[in-house]
Amino acid sequence: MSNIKIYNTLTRKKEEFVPLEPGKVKMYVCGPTVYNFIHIGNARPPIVFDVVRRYFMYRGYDVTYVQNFTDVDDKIIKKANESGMSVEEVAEKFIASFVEDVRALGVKEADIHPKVTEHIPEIIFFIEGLIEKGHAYVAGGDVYFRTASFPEYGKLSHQNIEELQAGARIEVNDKKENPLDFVLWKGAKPGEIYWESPWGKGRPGWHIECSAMSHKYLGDTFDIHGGGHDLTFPHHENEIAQSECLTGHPMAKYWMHNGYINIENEKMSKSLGNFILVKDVREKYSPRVVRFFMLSAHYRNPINFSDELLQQAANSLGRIDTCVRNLKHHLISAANEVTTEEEKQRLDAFRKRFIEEMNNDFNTADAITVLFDIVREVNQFMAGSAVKKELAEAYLSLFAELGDVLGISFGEAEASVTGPSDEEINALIEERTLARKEKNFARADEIRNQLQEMGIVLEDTPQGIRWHRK
RNA sequence: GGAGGUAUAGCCAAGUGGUAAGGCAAAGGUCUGCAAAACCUUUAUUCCCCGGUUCAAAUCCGGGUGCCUCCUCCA
Repeated sequence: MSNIKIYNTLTRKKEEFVPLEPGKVKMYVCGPTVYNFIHIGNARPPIVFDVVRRYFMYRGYDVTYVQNFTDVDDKIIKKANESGMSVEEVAEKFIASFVEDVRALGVKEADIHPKVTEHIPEIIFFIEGLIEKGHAYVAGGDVYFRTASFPEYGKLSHQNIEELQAGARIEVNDKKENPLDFVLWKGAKPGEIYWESPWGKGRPGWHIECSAMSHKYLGDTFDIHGGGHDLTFPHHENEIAQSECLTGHPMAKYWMHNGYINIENEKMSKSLGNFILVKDVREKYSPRVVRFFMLSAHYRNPINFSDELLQQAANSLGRIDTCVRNLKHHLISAANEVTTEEEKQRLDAFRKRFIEEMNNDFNTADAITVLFDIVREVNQFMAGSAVKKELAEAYLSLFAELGDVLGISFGEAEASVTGPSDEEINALIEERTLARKEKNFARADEIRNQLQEMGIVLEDTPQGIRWHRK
């Protein structure tokens, strides 16, 4: 069997994953700046890297997963001023909504969720170190990183300093030695939230937090650093500059970046205003569908977001759910026959294929294809003679096993918020069964239609009547 | 201007040198009291265009074209 391969932005190549420490994976994924509800595009990294994490765990790795919360920054301050809330209140509110949205989408909580405001001493210490080494300078009440002091600047985004300088926007900020320099510590304006520092009252710049916090929890070098594609430059580039200048070691071994979610082929973004909030999508579609939709394309490719595509995803997922439900239903009348060696091998081959696909840079699209192949296999033997209990159970647990890697539980009935109770349904089904016995098909169909209108789908099968909520 | 990505059936989407996966949608058939679900069959002689390399290319190379992203806060 092959090993896990990861596309590394740093080398622009797919590389075999070799952990820094055998059996362990340390990963850091940039989390949200909490000043608003998250949109569906913001939900992609949490889901993508959740699957990465789950897959490593599935393959027996001990994973440490860190995702930060940026809980102080210009946009949060702006939001606070607009809304009359304090910075803390804004942050608290949107951390809570982020956690709620992302949890609904099946994302496991990170092992550590560091917040900027709880790591000010570490950040100050980090900046002091950079100043001492000549990589940063104080200007006014601010501290800036001296990009010219890091010859490798640009290695992640594969641009050299001259090119970047040529493209850099002309800034009004004359405190900087160089337009590419970026702020590490921002002096506070009157009335703004601040912390005391050797350079006066102020707050951390955006990039420094990830360097300081990842260093605290994961060390000089860790295995994987992930985030959205747009963070490659300048955010991750700057993190590399800060961290590597201070420690003298590579910050992370593998840099992973997910593609965007687009609307009409254009990046969904807060600034463009073409975004759809996760909390709104959740009212319309099951979070399972949203997650399945995201995983049906490779994580590095952009995906368009539309009702039509989500509906397609819902239908696709429905095929797997139906299969699993039907399999459970068949268990009732399953035969107690022993599974043959060949049957065991066929089942095991599916698992191996799934692993192979996931090994290939977490190709969830191909992994899902394997699930559909399992569905066909299972449907075929369900259509044939009596289902073997042991084999059916083995496939059910395979669905659960692979579903757990993707973070989707298959065969689940969608939660019924409204609709009739089980008792009501069963009473109607009983009445219909009687009608059918008396060949009163008109009445039988009437009841079936009635149930249909209540969102209940009836199916007559050789194993008896089964029903599910639509 | 610089750096990348992408272009595969009605729609979505894998495939990165060996002769086009899978899903959705559609059509026909089987099963069924009728349905549902399922199964079987059909749906790209061809992978944006033009050249080249090769016994062999959707896959490699060169040149175009379209769309997207980054170079500025953005997942």
